[in-house]
Amino acid sequence: MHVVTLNLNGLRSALKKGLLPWLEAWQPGVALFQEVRADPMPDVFAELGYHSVWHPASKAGYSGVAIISREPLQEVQTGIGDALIDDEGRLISGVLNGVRYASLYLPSGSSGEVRQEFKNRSLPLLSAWVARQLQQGPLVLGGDFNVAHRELDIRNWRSNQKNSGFLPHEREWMGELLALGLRDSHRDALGEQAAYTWWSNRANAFANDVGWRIDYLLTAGVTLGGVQAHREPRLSDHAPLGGTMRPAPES
Amino acid sequence: MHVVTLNLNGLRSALKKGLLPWLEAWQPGVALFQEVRADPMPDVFAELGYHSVWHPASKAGYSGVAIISREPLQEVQTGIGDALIDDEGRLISGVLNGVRYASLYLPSGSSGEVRQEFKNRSLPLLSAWVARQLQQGPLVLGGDFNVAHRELDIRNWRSNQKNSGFLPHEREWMGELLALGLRDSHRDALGEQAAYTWWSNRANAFANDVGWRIDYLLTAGVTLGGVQAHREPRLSDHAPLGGTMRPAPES
DNA sequence: CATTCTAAG
DNA sequence: CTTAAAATG
Repeated sequence: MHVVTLNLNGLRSALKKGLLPWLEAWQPGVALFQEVRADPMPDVFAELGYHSVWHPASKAGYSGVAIISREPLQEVQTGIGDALIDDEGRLISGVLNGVRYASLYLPSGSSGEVRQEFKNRSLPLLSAWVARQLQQGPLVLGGDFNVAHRELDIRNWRSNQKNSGFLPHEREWMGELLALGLRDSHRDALGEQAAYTWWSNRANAFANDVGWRIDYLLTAGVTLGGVQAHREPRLSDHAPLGGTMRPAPES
Repeated sequence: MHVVTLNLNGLRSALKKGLLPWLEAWQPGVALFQEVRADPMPDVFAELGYHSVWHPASKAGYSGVAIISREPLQEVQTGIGDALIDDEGRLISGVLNGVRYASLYLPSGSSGEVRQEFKNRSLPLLSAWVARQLQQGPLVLGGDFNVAHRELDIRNWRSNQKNSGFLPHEREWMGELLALGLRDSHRDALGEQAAYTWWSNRANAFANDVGWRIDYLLTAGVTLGGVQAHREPRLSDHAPLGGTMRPAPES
């Protein structure tokens, strides 16, 4: 079964750019979406045979996550346990065949101090949520983390050391999150190669591959193989990141 | 010399739709613009050999009038003498060869009571301004009046009798304005034929020619002949309305 | 630079 | 329905 994650930067925009044909070609069993920026549109995906669950922000046209799946998800949960953060529609998850699939959209801090502090506050809450899930069973946590982990996860790491998304404490947080017992399945597939999942719309960042790896598919108790970021088709400013479920190791 | 009036519904939008090629084809000596919705862009017109005068609203992206002319205008005036109305950039005028050319954008009342009252308040102020000008010399007053004068000036007059733009007091005001001594040059050219200058963007109003004649070229002490509303090209939701200056009658 | 929402028409 | 701006990323 294929699993993909994609920051849509607006569901309606992604639909215009060919989201549905791409889904039909890829046939993921589970797709994790972030930045839906629209009211739930279950019908659009039902026509393709997908169930869907949605966690929009209270503010129209802003943020919002969703998961579509071939089989209906069980035990759906929304939010990470903080009223202010959960108001923004940043986490939704549900269980399929004993595995919890979660779609996460961590706040961006790039618009200023207030949002960076909001992001900072959300980091330990997300870690705590993950730690709890790890005690429940296998987890596939995918989404837009708005954090590049290592130097090779960003094209110009030196010039970005003071920019949100590559701040030392954010990178450390990412390491601590993985240390809870998660595999970075994209990095596992890449080895020490560089690969990005997001390119700014400004300048010619995409054409010049001046990107950041800020979208992840993290796994625990289960394995995603062959994870790749797809530069084409260009459905948003993020690349779809997808891989294939492998049988859980006997551990 | 050709004179045209056009509600641009956004100068940048009209530029995209071919305003400049249309000007080069038409070669008006004077063009009266309304709903500029942009900061003054004199350079764009200077490249075509036009002088320009501008009266933007204080609120960015809203309203605003301008005049471009082959020869520079003299005695440029802005506003109709009411601080609140003049804040919205609704009248500018200047003199060329002894004739004052004025570009007028009367408020729309279609968005609600507050704006209708604002419109109502602007009507006598405009009449008073016109009366004053008529004592000074010849006048060409063009623009978007947001009022259809007679039943034949609107496709569905019966169903619009309670709608802003065809309210009895607005139509009476239009009659009184003309009675000050202005010719409705477009009507003069039309006889009793119907012809519209604006079509709603909704439904298929343009294709079905469900329009309103709310843009005018009114003259005093001078004559505009062959005035027509041009359905093509479609530079905005209004049609360009243009005619040719004739020698003043000996009176 | 791109998206969506809003105000306005 | 369309425009432009504002907020956000």
